[in-house]
Amino acid sequence: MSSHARFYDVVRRIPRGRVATYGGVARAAGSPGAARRVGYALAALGDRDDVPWHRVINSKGEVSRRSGGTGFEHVQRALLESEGVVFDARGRVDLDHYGWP
DNA sequence: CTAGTGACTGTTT
DNA sequence: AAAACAGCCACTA
Repeated sequence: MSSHARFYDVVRRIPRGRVATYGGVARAAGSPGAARRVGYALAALGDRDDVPWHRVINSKGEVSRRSGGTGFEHVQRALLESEGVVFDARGRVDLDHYGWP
């Protein structure tokens, strides 16, 4: 089993309508400070529907940008709004309210 | 083995 | 407030 599976498992536990930070996922997976590996793991994930990768955002409460500039942030924002997450005028999420402990 | 890179974070300008 | 810097570690060439 790859260490990535551990991160995927944590992301799967994020309840619908909530979001988690990369650092938070890394910490919950038992590897604090491994935020970069979480991002790498999700990037390597590809098209899997069983992992709600759109619920994982950065510490600023904003959606991170992928290499290649694919305009992916708009898609992720739409997916989160579809689950009841509200973005503010700056395109950010209130982690104090929607952040998953 | 070394070097470069990245869905990040926290501190300092 | 936003931008720049440094630290971090797995993966690829």
